[in-house]
Amino acid sequence: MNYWLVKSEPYVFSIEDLARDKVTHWDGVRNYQARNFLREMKKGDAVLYYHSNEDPIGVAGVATVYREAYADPSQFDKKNKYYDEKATKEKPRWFCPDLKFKKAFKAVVPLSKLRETKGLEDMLLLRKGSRLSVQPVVKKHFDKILKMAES
DNA sequence: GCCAACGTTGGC
DNA sequence: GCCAACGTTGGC
Repeated sequence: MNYWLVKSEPYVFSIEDLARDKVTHWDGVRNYQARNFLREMKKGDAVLYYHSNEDPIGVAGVATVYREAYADPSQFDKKNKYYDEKATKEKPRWFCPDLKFKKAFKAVVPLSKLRETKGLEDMLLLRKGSRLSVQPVVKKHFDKILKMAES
């Protein structure tokens, strides 16, 4: 089983939105590195749900991979903002998994706290200029963040 | 294949 | 709103 982190701006789609919808298509990712990680996700993998941009910035909860990545339908839809004219049904460019709500933390574990925490220094998220919206997370870091959320 | 210009992300 | 750090695009 693998561990991941996905970023979302809460005003677009927050952990509360996911809690309401239960399952969502994680579509609209238009970065090749992020896409490659999406394709590596396996059913049952655990995903940290990160709120970016809006206070409080940090990890807001946990989701699980519910369906492995398939061709992202938004790339074929001319009216969609994520439409990609170079993508075809035969050769899709972009993929999305389905994510299922698992839990929302009582309080967001803030980015500032993550930065202060010993043992998390080498997390991809905390590297300077890391803008990647889908990232792998090692179990050790994942477990640590869960503990922080509970305390 | 190089690289300048431009666009985006995301913390502050 | 600013801006650093990237990623992408397109001319050459």
